[in-house]
This record gives sequence, C-alpha cells and structure tokens, in this order.
Amino acid sequence: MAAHEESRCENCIIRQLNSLKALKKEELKAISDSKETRTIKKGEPLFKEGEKLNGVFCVRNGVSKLSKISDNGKDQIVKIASKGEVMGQRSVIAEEATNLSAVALNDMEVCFIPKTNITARIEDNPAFTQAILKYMAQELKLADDVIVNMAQKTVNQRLAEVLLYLDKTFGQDDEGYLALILSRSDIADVVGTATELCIRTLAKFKKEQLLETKGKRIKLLDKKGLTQIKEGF
Amino acid sequence: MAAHEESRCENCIIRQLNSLKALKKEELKAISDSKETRTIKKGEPLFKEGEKLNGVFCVRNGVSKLSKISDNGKDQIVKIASKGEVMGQRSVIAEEATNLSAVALNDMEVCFIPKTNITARIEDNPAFTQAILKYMAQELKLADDVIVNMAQKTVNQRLAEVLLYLDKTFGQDDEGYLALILSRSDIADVVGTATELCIRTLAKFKKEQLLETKGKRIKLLDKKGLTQIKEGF
DNA sequence: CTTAAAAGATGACTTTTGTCAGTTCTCAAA
DNA sequence: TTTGAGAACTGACAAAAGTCATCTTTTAAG
Repeated sequence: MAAHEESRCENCIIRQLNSLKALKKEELKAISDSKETRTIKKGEPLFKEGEKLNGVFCVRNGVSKLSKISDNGKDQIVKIASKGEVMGQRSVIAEEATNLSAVALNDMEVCFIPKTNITARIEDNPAFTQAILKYMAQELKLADDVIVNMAQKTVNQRLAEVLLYLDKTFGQDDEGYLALILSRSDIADVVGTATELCIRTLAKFKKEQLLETKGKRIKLLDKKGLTQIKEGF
Repeated sequence: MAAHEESRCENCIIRQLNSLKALKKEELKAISDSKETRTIKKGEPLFKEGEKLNGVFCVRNGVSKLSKISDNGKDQIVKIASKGEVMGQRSVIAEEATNLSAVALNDMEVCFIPKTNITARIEDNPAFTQAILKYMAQELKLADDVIVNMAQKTVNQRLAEVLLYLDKTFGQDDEGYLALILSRSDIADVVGTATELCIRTLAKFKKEQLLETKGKRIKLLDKKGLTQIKEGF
C-alpha cells in the first residue's frame, strides 16, 4: 500500500531535504520503528518555551511558527517551519530546555522521533553529525542577518522583506495571493512591530500599488518595488 | 623556556575553554606545527565581510568585534570575542565566505589555524565534531534571544543589557570602571542605535545615578537598577 | 607643549513607532 | 438567515528613535 510505504522513514520525502539523508538504511529503519506520527490542528501547540523535549519533530505537512516571548510580554516569531524541516533539534543537541514555542499555523502532520534515536546517531555516524553541523553553521549565519535587520532596518523595510520571503518560500495560490495566510498579528510578530503599524504599513503599500488585499489574503503586485523598499529606498 | 612551552597548543590555556579540548595530543601537535601566531594592532582588521577564510582565528589576547554592515550602511556589532574564543569557524565549516568583519578593539595576539587542520579533525574525531555541534546549538539559542531583544526591546533596555554584559564578561579595572573600554560609537553599534541616542541615554542613566563616567570610561553604580531597566521597568 | 583631528556631548527638530479607543468587516455556529 | 466573537482597520495622540548642526573635550602626533 502506498500509504504504508510512505509512512516508513526510508521512503519519506523529507529524507531528501535535510541531514536525515546522511543516515543508512538500518538507521532509518530504527527511526521508523520508534517514530510516532501526530496530527496537530491549527492553533494547537507542538511544544512550549521552557519544555524539555525528548525528541525532535519532523514536519510532514502543514506549517508551524516558532516564537519566543520577550521580557516585555510580546511574542516574536523567529522562524516558520514547513514540510521537511526538523524542529527541536537544537534543544535535543544542546541538552537544554527549548527556548521557543511551536504552534501550528494550519493543520499539521508531524513525525515525532525520540531523542535517543538522534543522539545515538550523532555518536556513531560522523556523516550525520557533520551534516547537522554544516546545517547549523548556515543557520547561525542567517541568524546574524536577522539580528542586523532587526537592529538596523525600519518596519517598512522589514515588512517588505517578510512579504517577499513568504512569496518566495510558500508561493502563491491559483489567484496569485500568498499561499501561506497569516493573520495581521502573526505578520506583525514576524516583523517585530505592533499589529496596528503592520496593518497601516500594508495599507500604505496598497495605496502605492505594491500589493492588493482581499480579507486577510495578500497579493504582491510589484516585487521590484518591494525589493527596493526592503533595501532602503 | 616558558614562552616556548606556552606557544605549543598542547599547553595553551585556550584549550581548556572550547571544543579544542576534545582533541588528542597528536592532533594538537599537528595543529601546533601548522599554526601561525599573529599580532594585530588596535583598529586593524583580522578579516572582512565576504572574504573566504582559509582557517580559524583563536584569540590568545585582546578583544575583537565581529560586525556586519546592513543595507542601510550602518554597522552592527554581532559579537565581541576575547581570550579563548575561536573566530571564523562557521565560515570554515559551512564552506562559505564569512558574513562578518573582525576588527581588533585593542592590541591582539591570535593563532591562525589553517582550515585543513579543522576539517580533517571534523572528519576523523567524532568527539571534536560533537563538541562543536553542541557549542553551535547553544550559540543558535543565544542568537534567538538577541533577535527577540532587538525586535522587541527599547534602546533603554538594550543599553542597560549591554552595560551589564560588559561588566559581567570583562569585569572592572582597579578603579571599578568597566575593563573593556569601547567608544560610544561602538557601544551604539552593539545596541543597534545611533551614537547620539546612545550618548544621551548614557547621560540619562548618569543623571539617575545608575552609572558614572570619566572620559569614555564607565562605572556601573546600580546594577540592580540597570537590571530593572533591562527587563522593562 | 602645541595643536589638529577625533570623539564626546547637546539642542532643536523630524520621522518612526507604539498605544488606546473605537468602528467596521468577516465568517462560522446556531 | 441571524448574530456575535474575533479579526481587520482607523484616528488621534504619545513616546521613542533618528538626524543635523554645532560646540566642547579628549587624544595623540609632531
């Protein structure tokens, strides 16, 4: 049965996309046998800030936001994870409680892989460890970019950047609207600003013919213009 | 001779402080034989954004800032590296050009270790690889905190945090002033704000008896008060 | 010791961002 | 179809941050 085939890690498409591809057949089989598939409904949490994770989550379907509450009580979305991405590996590797909360942005299907299956492979499969290491080095580099953006760019610039990112990463639906629909409040939490300012800035972009909205859906009309704004013109 | 002894990696104190401690005697010997000691004067660069690094830098003495220029042309200091820290490993591991510039904040002594000596150890010493991996997972977590701070906290809060960080990390001189002396402009670049606002905020803190200044030197008087500001009161 | 250059400091002003209070829109459950 | 809760939106105002011009102090080179 196709469904049965797909439910085994050896055949999961996710394997193509990340460090898991450095694993051998037997290793994948062990993971497959111990893993647990879960469905999470839109709005439900996968885990919360401060929890000790005893495994990682591999996204099969759907999208999740990873966020953190600042001392000021505001939520900041640090990452949006979708198909093929692994959540919680940092926490498992560093052997510390997670610093992020994960909440489903739409209905999700994830595989939960117990941490022993990860740590054991890190112990005995150098290729796997190296793949993760390389991945993390790149993530760290990206994190620097985000820090600089947050510190130095205006809300205008950051919003333009987020819109272009959503377009590039999740694409458009058949009518040309951004395929990943976020609430204004979530967009504001990615940009790092107040919901009202986010809405106002979207309205301004609309007036400037850079985009079009229909309810909460957004269609980018002038990506070149948005890119210029992002870069500070 | 003591100097000769210390110049060998096997005996270098730095080894105690980071992933290098996972290396075996022979491996350290190989590094020791290939490494090159350099002195860099205050204000001079170690490397520049976009350069391809063919090795890592290990700080023996002095302090360096790691910064990145944003699209807007402003410099953002992302990290301050001092004794025992290794610079450039991300770039070497990810096999990409570095995204940061490193400039000495005072006279420095660093060891340059050619990248083959790092990559070879990553290939054949799992304990070393795992140590770096764990270190990076922690760095990544810290990076999230910085992102949230930059996005959600005010300049007041961030400046208070930076001052406390400098105090905690570099300590004080015999008169009680922060031992690491940064220009107002560098402080502003760490905080992520304009130099003028940084100076003004320092003046405000001074008026509130939170600190004292003498030229560019700063003495923290009320760390509790600064901690409260940092947390948003 | 002098002195030019750099860094620090301050005032006046503009722009950006945040906040609060309210109105309108949307969509799904009754 | 109604309706009500939550999200989107708007206006008015306040606070935070950035900018420009100018002046003063510090520092280091000669």
